[in-house]
Amino acid sequence: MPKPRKSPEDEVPLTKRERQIMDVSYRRQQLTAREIWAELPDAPSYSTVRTLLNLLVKKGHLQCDSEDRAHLYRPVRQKSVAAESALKRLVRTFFDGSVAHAVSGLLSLHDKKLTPEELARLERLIAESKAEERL
Amino acid sequence: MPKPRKSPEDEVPLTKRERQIMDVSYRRQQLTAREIWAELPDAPSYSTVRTLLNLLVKKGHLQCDSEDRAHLYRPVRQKSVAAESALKRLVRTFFDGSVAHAVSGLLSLHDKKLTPEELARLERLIAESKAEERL
DNA sequence: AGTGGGGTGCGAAAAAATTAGCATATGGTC
DNA sequence: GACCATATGCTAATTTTTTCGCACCCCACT
Repeated sequence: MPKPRKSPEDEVPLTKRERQIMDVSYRRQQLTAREIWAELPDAPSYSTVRTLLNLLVKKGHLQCDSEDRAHLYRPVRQKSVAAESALKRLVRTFFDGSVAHAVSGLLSLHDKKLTPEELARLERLIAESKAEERL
Repeated sequence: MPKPRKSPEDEVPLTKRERQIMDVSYRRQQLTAREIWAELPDAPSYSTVRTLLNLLVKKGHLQCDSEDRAHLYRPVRQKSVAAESALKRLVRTFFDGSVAHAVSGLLSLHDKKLTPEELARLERLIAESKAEERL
């Protein structure tokens, strides 16, 4: 039996190119079509990118303020919201729903070393979580 | 100017359905076509799913051991490897490349509470990282 | 042996995504 | 003003994805 969609907000998946573009848009909040084009892996023609951009605007994923001369595109969903939802999916898919395992996975990314300051900050965060726990 | 692909392993992106299937496959390591079909959001016909499955096998993302009567599918890339690469992408896209920020994001996922044991474990992990740092 | 419930492989049509070109507007430059 | 570089809107073709149906096979049952 096929599963019905669980929640109304079950995220319509983006296509490959759409995702690439959204990723770039999230990385750098405010971009012209040309800039996005320049960042795209395996970039097709500029014209193509513009088409996708319009599409994403029409679908409500991007908005464009035509500030100066060129349109500026940026994600409609706030970065933090998108991040949260991406994190959840990742936790569910690869870490069996366990945030702790996910954190562990993050800490063992070999090529991304943490500075002492960052480690200290994380200790503080964990301390805070412990405090909340006790409520 | 369009960017050349950075590394030879820059991950060919999957299509929407392919991604859905791979996600299910990672969540539950060992699945028959029918099981995957049942897990798929907005599932199409069983026949369709089987087609996708074959495609993913041909592309080298899934392998199928025809154990019993029905084929069993599972990801070719080890879950941990896939997880790492997904984590990296997420960190880069939403957390400006900062693992620390990503951890922070994880810890503030409201609906996923950490148990005291998990918190303790994380403290230990951080302590380890600090130890490595000192080397 | 005949029937029903899966399983498999293959072929191909329908739908969606990706691609790109053309006509046109605008601002800056020689 | 003529010209170039870049932006925009629209239209449309090509390529991929997605979808499914059909034929056939095996096994268990009655």
